[in-house]
Amino acid sequence: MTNPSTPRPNPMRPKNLGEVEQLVMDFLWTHGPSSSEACREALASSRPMKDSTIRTVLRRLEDKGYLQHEVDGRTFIYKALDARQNVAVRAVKSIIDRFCGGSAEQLVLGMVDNAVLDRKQLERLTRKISERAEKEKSSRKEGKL
Amino acid sequence: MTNPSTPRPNPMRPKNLGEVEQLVMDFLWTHGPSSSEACREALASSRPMKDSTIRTVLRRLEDKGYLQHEVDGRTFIYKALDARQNVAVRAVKSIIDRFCGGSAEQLVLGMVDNAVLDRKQLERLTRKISERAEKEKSSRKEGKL
DNA sequence: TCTAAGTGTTACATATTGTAACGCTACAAT
DNA sequence: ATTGTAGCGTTACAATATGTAACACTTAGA
Repeated sequence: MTNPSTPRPNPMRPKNLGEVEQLVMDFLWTHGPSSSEACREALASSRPMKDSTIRTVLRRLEDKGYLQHEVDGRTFIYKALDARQNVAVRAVKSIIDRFCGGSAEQLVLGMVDNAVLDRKQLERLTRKISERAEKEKSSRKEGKL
Repeated sequence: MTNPSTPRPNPMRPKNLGEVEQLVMDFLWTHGPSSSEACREALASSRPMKDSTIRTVLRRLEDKGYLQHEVDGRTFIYKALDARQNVAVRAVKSIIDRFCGGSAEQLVLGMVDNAVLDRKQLERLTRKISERAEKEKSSRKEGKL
């Protein structure tokens, strides 16, 4: 029997990134798989951290599913499991679900209205994507032949 | 003199919404300005809360800048300061800044790649927006005449 | 006058996030 | 062989965020 009026933890929201976590991910995304020491040194100037600190952050990121590590000798090499952009898209997806009733179009519309995206960009984008779709179609055809 | 190695709080990240906070905002967005009791009753079936609970949530939402209240007699009427969609867009904007180096195009591209938005939707959207821009142009002209 | 509706204040639990100390193990240099 | 140290595991602690609520106070209306 669970007490009905107990603080409920946030269930399964997509885990967000804290500030330092973001920094670390950014480093890994731009520099590829790295050891904790490499991360630490890279961030040292803007964000000095003790060895154990960065390792904790990395472990948590791994727990959250952003990273994975493999062992090289006796050092851990952490690498991002997902490209930066895909993570961004997932985050946006969750926003769409929560705010826009699942309609991505609504959101993009809002982005235009709020000048986060302008008409020109949108048109260019549409063109680019159509082209890409064409190319794909033809290359698929070739592949089949 | 600040101790250099102290836990740093997350500075000014755009305040996110918790689960209950989201529910409350959703109610206010769809039903317009309401008293705390109205909120409580509306959410009661899916989320029973004591009077003081919902009031705390509302106050915090006001602190975060999502709501404002005005006084009617001696009851507070809370109303959303910003439309749902604008809030969504701001959230997305912050994602774009953090993940996409500020490029909204990159993001939309990613959305298409990840099937969050498909080519058809994008084209429809582009058309819709162009039309709207046209209409605006002409109506502005009329207004000027 | 007394009650109920409505507000203010305070508190507490859990989770998250930043930060780090401490301790153990194995490899490398003396 | 001994020992320093690089690198990991574990544990902890503070600050913040979020959900939940009790209790006290005020005032309008029965």
